[in-house]
Amino acid sequence: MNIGEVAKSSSVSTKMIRHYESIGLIRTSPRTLSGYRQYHDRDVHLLRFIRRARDLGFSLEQIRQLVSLWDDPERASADVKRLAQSHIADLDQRIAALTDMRDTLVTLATSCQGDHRPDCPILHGLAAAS
Amino acid sequence: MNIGEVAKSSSVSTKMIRHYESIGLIRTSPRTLSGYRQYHDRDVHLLRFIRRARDLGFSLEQIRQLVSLWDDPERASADVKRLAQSHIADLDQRIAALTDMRDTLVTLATSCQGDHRPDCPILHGLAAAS
DNA sequence: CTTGACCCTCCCATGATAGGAAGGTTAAAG
DNA sequence: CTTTAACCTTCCTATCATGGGAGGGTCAAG
Repeated sequence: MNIGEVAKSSSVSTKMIRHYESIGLIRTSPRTLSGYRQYHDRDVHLLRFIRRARDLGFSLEQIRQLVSLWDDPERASADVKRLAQSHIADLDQRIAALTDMRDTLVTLATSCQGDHRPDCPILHGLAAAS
Repeated sequence: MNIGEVAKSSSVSTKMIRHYESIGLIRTSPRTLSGYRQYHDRDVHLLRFIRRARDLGFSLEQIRQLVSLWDDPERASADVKRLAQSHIADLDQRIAALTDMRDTLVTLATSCQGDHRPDCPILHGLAAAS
């Protein structure tokens, strides 16, 4: 399988596949005589795994850990769970921060007439010393 | 006022102040004979405004628009409100996406024993074709 | 044998921020 | 007056994940 086909069936771009190889997230693939990378189904599975983890907001560093756990038949599920839970805590924090932002903005926006007049509480709100 | 003092009272680092100048977000400041940037209270206000907007998740491009509205005594508050509301919609989307991620992870994590055994539903979940 | 769709490597860009090197300036303290 | 410490300057580099493009080689079908 050439890289383009793998890209299609894993939803990871060729750019990214080569990049993941270059940073050691996936192994270097064998090449044809002319230098084309050759892949197998196994590689598609791994890339799908990576893609899915990215979609769930894991960083490549976290994914690196997940992959090594995935590869390791001896790992304890507790290790995986720990990683997942720390990521959940991370997500909770980011959600809370965004929600705070949103609420502040909504408050400012609802107090704004939104008409042709230049006076706007949003700008006052932003200008206020925090 | 030198740049360091401005940085302290606006909570924007000297690095960032120079950067904002270089990308044209703030005007180039006058200099002393020896080349030191000189600032006034007005500049501190503007930087605080920028800082606060950053804290609310506005991008520098959005802030560029906000600043030009702030500077313009003729602007309509409707313009500002429109900007704020589009940003709120943006935040809502990001919050929803993160919440989805979180929920998926929580589901996976609760179904994981988290013990010494190697079998882990989290990894199965990640490996499943999306 | 040409054409078009692949593939290769290498460099550059994004957005927001930070770190550091190498060197000039200022103010206070000796 | 000189030393010293805390400032300031510019310029280069890095981060993280991704994408764009140039310039060139390869492969399969018409």
